[in-house]
Amino acid sequence: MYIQTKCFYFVFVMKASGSRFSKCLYFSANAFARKVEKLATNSWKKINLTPSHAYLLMTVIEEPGVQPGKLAEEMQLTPSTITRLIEKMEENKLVVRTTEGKVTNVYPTPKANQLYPQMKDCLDEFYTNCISILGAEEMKRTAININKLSDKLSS
Amino acid sequence: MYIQTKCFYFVFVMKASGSRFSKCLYFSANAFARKVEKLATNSWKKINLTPSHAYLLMTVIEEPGVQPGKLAEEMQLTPSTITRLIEKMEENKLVVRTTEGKVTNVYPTPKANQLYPQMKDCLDEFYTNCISILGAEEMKRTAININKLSDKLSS
DNA sequence: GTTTAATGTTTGTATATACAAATAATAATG
DNA sequence: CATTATTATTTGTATATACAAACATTAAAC
Repeated sequence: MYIQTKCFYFVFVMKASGSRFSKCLYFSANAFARKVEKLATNSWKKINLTPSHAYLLMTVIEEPGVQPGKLAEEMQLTPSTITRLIEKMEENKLVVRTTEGKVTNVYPTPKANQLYPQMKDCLDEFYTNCISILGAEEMKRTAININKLSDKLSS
Repeated sequence: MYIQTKCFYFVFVMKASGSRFSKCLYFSANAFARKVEKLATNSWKKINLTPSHAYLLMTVIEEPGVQPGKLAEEMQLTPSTITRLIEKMEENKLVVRTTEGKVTNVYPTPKANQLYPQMKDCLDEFYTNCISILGAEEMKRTAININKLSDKLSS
């Protein structure tokens, strides 16, 4: 009985809008993330970085020697994903790794440091685009709200 | 000058919370989507479907003969992704495709139809979990809000 | 001090997704 | 009616990401 009620609620909510699943959190969250990703990708394309690589690199530049584990925590990605991102950026001569014992430190190369001002421009462009499409207040409020819910889902 | 102001804004916003990027829309959106995805994945695991496959299959069951293009539109995925999802479900004998001319129709198999009640249970479980963690109102409001922003990003 | 547990990182493997190009079929245009 | 454009779908290829297991190192326990 309880379950059937829920199901009905879901179906009702589903049909309330144009797209079949538009009110379902699974879809909203995913579709939205893909679109924001795309916007970010466009902003970073001119210096040939994906958003993930770009944010990771900015962190490394701002915290030279940062460890993969810390990067994973800050970027909310798994350690293995961080390893993969670093590998690729090592190929592109943007970072170097030094391992001593069980800890690894990641440092930016001179090439990366030179790129830093351009990276900030890309970041600005992304923000400018977001703001022009979503509005500054709306964007800020949404980011904060999503983040709050994100925290709840972590436990 | 304009750009520098923006940049400062970003850095300020970034540092305002625990995680470095927690107020950045790129991260909030992606991290949140990954967490919701995980929750959904757990709910569907017991019948061995990923959330994408499950939602696609539900749509096919509710609209037998639906075309891939329509599925792409409803699920907000690219046609090629839909093709890939269908391929896998054809292997698992959950759907069949018939092609005539340039249109393809996707139908559920008896096996899929039998699974339907269990799928609804999984969906309920997902919703129950979401609600218990996020609260019903908060969840609904967020889904709607994200969806509104999503629409803005589509243009 | 030797064994056991915990920690940090990397691999092996698998996933969903996308873009661009290729097909194939229908519709539009001259 | 022949050519061109549009539409629906599928492939080829590439991506970011994750999980589970493997290492390797340090810390804890007895």
